[in-house]
Amino acid sequence: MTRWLDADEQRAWLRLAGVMLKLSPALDSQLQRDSDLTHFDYLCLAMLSDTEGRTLPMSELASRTNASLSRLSHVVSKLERRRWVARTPSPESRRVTLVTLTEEGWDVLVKAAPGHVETVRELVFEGLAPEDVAALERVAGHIVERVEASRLRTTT
Amino acid sequence: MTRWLDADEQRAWLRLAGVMLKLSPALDSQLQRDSDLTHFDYLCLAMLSDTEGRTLPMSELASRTNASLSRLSHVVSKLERRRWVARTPSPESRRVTLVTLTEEGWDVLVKAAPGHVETVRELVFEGLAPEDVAALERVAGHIVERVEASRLRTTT
DNA sequence: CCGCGACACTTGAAGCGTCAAGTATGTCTG
DNA sequence: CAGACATACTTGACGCTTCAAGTGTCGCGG
Repeated sequence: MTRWLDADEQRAWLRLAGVMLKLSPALDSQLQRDSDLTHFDYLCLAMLSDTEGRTLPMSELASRTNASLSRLSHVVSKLERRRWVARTPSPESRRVTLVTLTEEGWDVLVKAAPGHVETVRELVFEGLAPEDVAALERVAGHIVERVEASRLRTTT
Repeated sequence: MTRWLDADEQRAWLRLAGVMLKLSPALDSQLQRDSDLTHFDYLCLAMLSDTEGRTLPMSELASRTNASLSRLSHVVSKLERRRWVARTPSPESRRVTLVTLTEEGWDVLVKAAPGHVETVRELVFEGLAPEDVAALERVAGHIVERVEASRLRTTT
């Protein structure tokens, strides 16, 4: 027997769907236009940039960017072609390959960051009460946890 | 001068990005597996299904599903090939084309709905306090509004 | 020390979404 | 009432994401 959503949940859900449908393209669009980057490209560069040594194993980068290994592999190939990252075999295990942000990649990120942050502030945080920022963190964290938990349940 | 995000905003933002990156594929995946539908396909059918006459102009459906007309046009073509919706010219204006949910499409939706709603409940609402549901509606609404406002600003 | 899953990726094909451009229709303005 | 501009779509090409399948490596039980 299906437990349907009540009116409050339905409204909340429709708006959350709206966020996924509209915010994501909006961010991609700004980054594409100004820096020839996908939002996901940006995330990869950003994650590498604030890691000691600007280097991470593929799987670690995948998990930090919430992506599948396959998706990441394709994107890293693209970024590598552009000389923004480099792949190197790990000295520790021959299974893992390390991705490193290059100087060139760092420059790209530095150039892209202000416009991107400006956009995020404008589209998300401008006019949002501090208590709502906290609520956003709480709710978004809750959802991410639940999705991860469910993936484990069905994969295993 | 860029106003960077403070620590709270940064955390909230990373998690929201996580939601967009993980929840969206999770929903697509369940619908694809169980009903050969995209989440966006589902939304289109659902929006038509609770409209008087199960019929809407393309542009109205686009706006209700938060999509571009182009995206919608492609998807409606696909749904039309499967006989789940039908296009008809509007009697009122020769510019507008109406999309109607067929009986067959309605059946597909009815079969898909329980699994989808179950998934949404499991991934989003299960264990979420009522006050957080309210907060989610508020924050998501805020973001959608801001994205729409910004589109108007840059398009015009 | 050998097999046999599990892990860390990579690759190719198929489908989705976006962007730019094109068509046809309406509306408004001088 | 002619031209220009806006609206309502459609189409094609290109890049991105996913899914399924494949390769190579590691660890562990017998």
